[in-house]
Amino acid sequence: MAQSNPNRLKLSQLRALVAIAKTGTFSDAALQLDLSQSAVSHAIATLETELGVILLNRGRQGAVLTPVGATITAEAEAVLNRLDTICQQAQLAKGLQSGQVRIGGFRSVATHILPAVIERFRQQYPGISVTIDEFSHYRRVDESLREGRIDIGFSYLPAGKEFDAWELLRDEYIVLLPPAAKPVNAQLTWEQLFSYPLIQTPPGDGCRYKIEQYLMRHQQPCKFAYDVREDSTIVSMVQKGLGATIMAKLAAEPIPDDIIVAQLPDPFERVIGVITLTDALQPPSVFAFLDTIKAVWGGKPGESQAA
Amino acid sequence: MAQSNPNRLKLSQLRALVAIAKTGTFSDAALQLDLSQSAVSHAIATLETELGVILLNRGRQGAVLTPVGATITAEAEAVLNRLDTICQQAQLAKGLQSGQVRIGGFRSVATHILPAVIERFRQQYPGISVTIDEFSHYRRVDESLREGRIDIGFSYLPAGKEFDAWELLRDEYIVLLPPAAKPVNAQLTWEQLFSYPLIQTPPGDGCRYKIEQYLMRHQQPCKFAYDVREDSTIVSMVQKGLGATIMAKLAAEPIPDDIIVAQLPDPFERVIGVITLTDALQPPSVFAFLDTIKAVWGGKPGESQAA
DNA sequence: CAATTTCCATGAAAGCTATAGATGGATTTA
DNA sequence: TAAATCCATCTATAGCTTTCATGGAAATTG
Repeated sequence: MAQSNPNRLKLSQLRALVAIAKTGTFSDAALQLDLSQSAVSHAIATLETELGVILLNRGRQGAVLTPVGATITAEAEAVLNRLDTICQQAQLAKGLQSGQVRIGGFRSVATHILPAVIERFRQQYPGISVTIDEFSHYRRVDESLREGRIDIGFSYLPAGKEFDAWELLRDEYIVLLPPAAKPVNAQLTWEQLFSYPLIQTPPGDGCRYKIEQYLMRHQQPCKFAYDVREDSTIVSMVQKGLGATIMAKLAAEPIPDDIIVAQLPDPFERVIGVITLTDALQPPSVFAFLDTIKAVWGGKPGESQAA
Repeated sequence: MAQSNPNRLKLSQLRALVAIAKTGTFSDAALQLDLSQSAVSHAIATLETELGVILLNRGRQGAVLTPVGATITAEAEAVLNRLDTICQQAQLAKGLQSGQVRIGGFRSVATHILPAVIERFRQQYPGISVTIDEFSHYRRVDESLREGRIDIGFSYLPAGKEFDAWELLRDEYIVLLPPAAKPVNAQLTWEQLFSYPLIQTPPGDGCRYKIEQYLMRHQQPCKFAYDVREDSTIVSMVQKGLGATIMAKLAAEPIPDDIIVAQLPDPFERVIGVITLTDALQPPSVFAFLDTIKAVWGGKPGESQAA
């Protein structure tokens, strides 16, 4: 009996078969494939010879699939679909060979979250340029995103409903006390807290804003002894005994060993999330970066939540 | 940016890609594909141009897949596998375009079970010739199967362990009484049974044998008034009042309305099954016929049981 | 450090093969 | 009977795949 050799099958033959199955006649299939009727006829004849099987019953009103023909047509369609997939994946990869991603975040993000993500991203997509904007206030992040100056923002949740957002981590505000501070319970009283001069970031800073709101909510005075821009400088000042500070834990890192860490009288945290503009048509590079964030931070890709 | 058109992909290119992925170098791939190294190189170059993507990083120790290359290789393999599937299915169908199936069964099978099966089979596989041997005794069926004169046998279960067997139906033996018989309970006593002259198939017939065994098991006399070969003749004779008969229900069909049907003093049935030789290398046609039997008789194909 | 070996790329020519175009047969429709 | 529709077949050709012949680059060897 004849030999049917997979290596001798031609894609054009499969395309012809599928087209005939869809259109019902050789001629229409030829039209659809932009070929001559002769070519289609030839293709099927060759395919049938090769497989040693009649695939189509020809009649006056066109061609009808035989049972084998139907089976094989299904397979052929699957093959052609997969070919499309190959092209699509190539397209996608091509889109990731170049392009840019513009990231925006407030300071502690840039320092503590982004480096690991960017390292991995540059490794995986060396062709994509990454720019980072650093903002002093998280509201500037939202603003830049809205105005299209950045593609991905790190900000606080909940975010406005014009954003797609998902939570990255929860970051608790803590109190840093000088090494010389006399031992206290982990949880401070307001009185204990205000017994130290407070060192904070200057007005207009996002953290300062959050802390002022917090104190106002508890009807406490917003009296600060020093305004210092750099978190690390604040930490140094605390370490040298100049005062205490309220600071998000992430921003305080690395915390020197001799500094005393205490909890606020009322626990308080910020939720750091990743946000993108809901109705922006993102280039593949942006999706790739989001995936990388999720990969680095353990989130499951594709799972997002509007908050 | 370039356009990658699925219609321009060539199977030879995919084969080259997969071969390189497997062998690790262009040269070995060429060897495996029985092509020149140049051909493989060209194939990949064209494919990469077409897709607009680098699939392989070439180095001193051969070629290594890029991430995209790996993705696409996986797809390509799937495509090629499906091509194999197409050929296999064609092969299978080809095996069913001709061939023969030799069936053997005792008489009531040939009359009552086979017609529906054969009709469907001939419709589905018009090229396969079906021959039917009819035997008076089920032992002749087993014998013919063992000696290779038939491929599929209808016989009684349990079957010898040289056979693959599965149950087709259970067929109860019943008593047919003349229309004039005085009303009786559905279940006869031995006495009632023997008050009629008994009409049976002649000695050597499978049914006769079964019935004799049954009576002997119950220490009853094997006294028969008439030996008649044809089941339908026996039924007619009962109908005309010449006597009663013990007969499998299937063999008695169609049972005339005026005949009285009663149960044996001790219920008794035969199990009709389909058997094939366990270690025979069956041609596809045989499998096809078995599938048709199962399809017609509601059995789930592929489910078989040795008894 | 030259020589060798083992990679892959490239360009031109050869060989196949898919395709178009023209024709014809078969069957249905008018 | 003529016309229309559908598919098969034949031939010539354009296009593509493959080979052949070369060459360059990188590792290995003596």
